[in-house]
Amino acid sequence: MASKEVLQLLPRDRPKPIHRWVYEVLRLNIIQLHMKPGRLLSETEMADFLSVSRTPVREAFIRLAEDGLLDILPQKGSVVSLIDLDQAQEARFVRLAVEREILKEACTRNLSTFKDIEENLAWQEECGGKGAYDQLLLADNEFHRILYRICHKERVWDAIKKLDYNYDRLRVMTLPIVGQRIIGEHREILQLVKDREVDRIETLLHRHLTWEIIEQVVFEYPSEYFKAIPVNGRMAQ
Amino acid sequence: MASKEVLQLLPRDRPKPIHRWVYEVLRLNIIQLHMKPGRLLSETEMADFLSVSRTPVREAFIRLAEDGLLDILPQKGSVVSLIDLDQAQEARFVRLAVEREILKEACTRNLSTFKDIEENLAWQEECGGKGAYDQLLLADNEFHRILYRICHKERVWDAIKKLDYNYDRLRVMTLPIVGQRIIGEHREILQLVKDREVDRIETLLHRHLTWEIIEQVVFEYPSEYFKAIPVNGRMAQ
DNA sequence: TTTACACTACTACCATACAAGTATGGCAAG
DNA sequence: CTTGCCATACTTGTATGGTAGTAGTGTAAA
Repeated sequence: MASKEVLQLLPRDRPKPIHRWVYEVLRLNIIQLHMKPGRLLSETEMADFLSVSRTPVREAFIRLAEDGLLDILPQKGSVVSLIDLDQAQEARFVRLAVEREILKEACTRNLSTFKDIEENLAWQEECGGKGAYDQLLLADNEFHRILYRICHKERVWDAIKKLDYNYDRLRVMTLPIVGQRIIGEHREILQLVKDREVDRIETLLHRHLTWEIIEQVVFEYPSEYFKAIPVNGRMAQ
Repeated sequence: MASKEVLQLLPRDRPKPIHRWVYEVLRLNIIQLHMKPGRLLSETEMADFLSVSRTPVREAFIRLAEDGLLDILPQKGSVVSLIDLDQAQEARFVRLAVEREILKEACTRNLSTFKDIEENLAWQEECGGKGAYDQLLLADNEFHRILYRICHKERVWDAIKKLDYNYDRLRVMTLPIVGQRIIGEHREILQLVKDREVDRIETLLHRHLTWEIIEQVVFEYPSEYFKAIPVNGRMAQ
């Protein structure tokens, strides 16, 4: 019983080029797992579905391939990329290395107000309460972006976010399970930043960006979704 | 007297799509400053120059815009992006954070052979001796890539390299001046990794990825090349 | 002299047609 | 039944025509 695929659309700003709109729609649906890893899709299919020509779809495909979300096989077809657990782990490595420095720096800054981040936490709890985990992913990302903004390094966040779209797909898998815990950790992080407890942040960050939950949840999903097949609770090639 | 522009071409692998070739050629020439920041260019111009149609050129343009090397102004034209010093500094921040962890990990590994990296250092010295600084940039990048490979994190390098193409353009400016010093520091880094001197590596890395030289060299170039104009030895908006 | 406006020459954007490579199914020969 | 081959229906890659928006110029009116 192949569950029917329901794709989410986005509003389309008129002056913005269509190829960007197509890109954003496809990226959203791939990350939110509305399009399963391994799903075949062709330029013409998406062009028909979105009622545009092949050109902007093709341009979006090229960008998605650049992001590692799509595999383009010339003269054969295109496939939503399988989730590469090794790559996701490397993305997590980058996140850890960079975010440690970000949080360290955040502790040194005098924050006139925590209004933004408090509002964000309220939004997160609203999402968690409603079970709107797709929204929670957005709120989660926004929380971390605010931390980068505090350090005047918002563009660093934008840049490294591109590195871990694969990691995002794994977080979509885990959020329904660990969503509440994640939100609590966010509160902890904020508190430690307020109290300037630099030393305790590192261990908390490791716990926050945990890999163990992912290893467990992966088994709930078909193994065809992954490049490296999970074996005996450990990842193997 | 506008110095005549001489672009460097690349061999063209037949099975590989043309748009990738176009992308690589343009990226090379932008990073090596053969195409100056602010240079106007259009799809038709590059299509004629490279003897291809507009389609693959356009696809390459979109990727270059994604990399921050090109600004596409719809219905107006495209411009080689100005060098954003603030963004370059943020890229350096990421490099520092990640590479510190990489080198720390490299110290813990048992290396059966340093052959690759020794060969690379020989290549660097050859480049430095000949004054082939465009080659030296490649060798420099390769040196760092090898360090990542030692930690089985080569893809981390590939990913973060995309973040600092702007930083690369600045390094092209500085290499003729600091090339020899850079090579020496590479030897130092290798030695510290061999000796597992984790603590001393951090300070060396900060010295290696220095920003002060860049601040000085920037003044040798026209201010129109930069987004943030250098004022009184400090960067201003 | 200054201002308003049409005209021209560009641009990126999008749609479409064609080319070339690949997988598949059916059919015929062994 | 198995094997080889060809026709066909896909796929992505490339070229080209047309559209809409922008900038700049020259001209005519105020």
